[in-house]
Amino acid sequence: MNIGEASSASGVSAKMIRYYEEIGLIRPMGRSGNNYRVYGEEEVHILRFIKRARNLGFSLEETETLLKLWQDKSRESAAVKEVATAHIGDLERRIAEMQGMLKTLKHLAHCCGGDNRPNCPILDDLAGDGTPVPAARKKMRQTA
Amino acid sequence: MNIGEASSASGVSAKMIRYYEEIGLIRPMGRSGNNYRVYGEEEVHILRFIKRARNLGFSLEETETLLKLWQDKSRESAAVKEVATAHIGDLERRIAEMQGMLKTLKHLAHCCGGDNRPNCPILDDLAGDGTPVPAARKKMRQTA
DNA sequence: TGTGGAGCTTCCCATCATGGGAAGGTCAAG
DNA sequence: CTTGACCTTCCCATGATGGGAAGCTCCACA
Repeated sequence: MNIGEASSASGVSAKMIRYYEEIGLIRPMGRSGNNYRVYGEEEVHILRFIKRARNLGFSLEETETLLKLWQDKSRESAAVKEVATAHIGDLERRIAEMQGMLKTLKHLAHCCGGDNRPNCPILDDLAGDGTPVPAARKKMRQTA
Repeated sequence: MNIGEASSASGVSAKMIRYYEEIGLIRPMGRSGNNYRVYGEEEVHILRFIKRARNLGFSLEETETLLKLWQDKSRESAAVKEVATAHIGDLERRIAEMQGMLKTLKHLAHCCGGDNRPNCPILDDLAGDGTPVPAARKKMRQTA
């Protein structure tokens, strides 16, 4: 199997497959006489593993750790869970951060006329013009 | 005011201030005799605007647009709202994506013993071993 | 007056994961 | 034999930020 085939079989672009090899995430592939990389089912399986890990948001470094654990038949599942748990915490932190932005933005957008007049609470907020926008007298118990 | 002072007054690092100047986000600053950049209240205000926009997750490109709108006294607030709304959509998409990952990961982590045995549903899932993990017989009506 | 340290300047490099594209070799079908 | 689809390596770009070196300036203190 050439790289193109391995690519479509795994969902990882040829570019990325070469890159993963370069950074040592996957072993350098054997080459056929024409210097083309040669892949087998085994390698495609590994690539799919990587793809799936990336889809779940794991960094390449975390993916490498998981890959090693996967291939280590005497691993302790605790080690795997630890990586996953750390990533979960990371995602939660990032989601919370974005939700904070979202909340503020939605409020600002809600307060903005969005018409042909220049007056705009969004810009006022960005400019730090005193009050962080009049108020939100809804049932939001937000203070920050 | 030198760059260090402008930096602490605005919360934007000196490094970034120079960078913003380089990419044309802010006008090149005047220099004093010693070739040091000189800042005034006006500039600090602009830097704070940028800082705030960045804190709300706007890209530098979006920030530039907002900055121009801010300085354009004859803007239409609709233009500002449009930028904000697009960004809101963006955040919502990204949050949804991460929440998808989170859901899957939490489920997998929940199913993983996290002990000293090698058996691990997290790795099984990444490896794509058939069933995407036994099941979740909870009240989740998730199918994807 | 000299000196040390803090602060400024520019310039280059690294990050993280990915894509684009050029220049050139290879292979298979027509 | 040509054409086009592959493959190879190599370099560059992204976005926003930080690190650090080499060399300048400035101020305060002895």
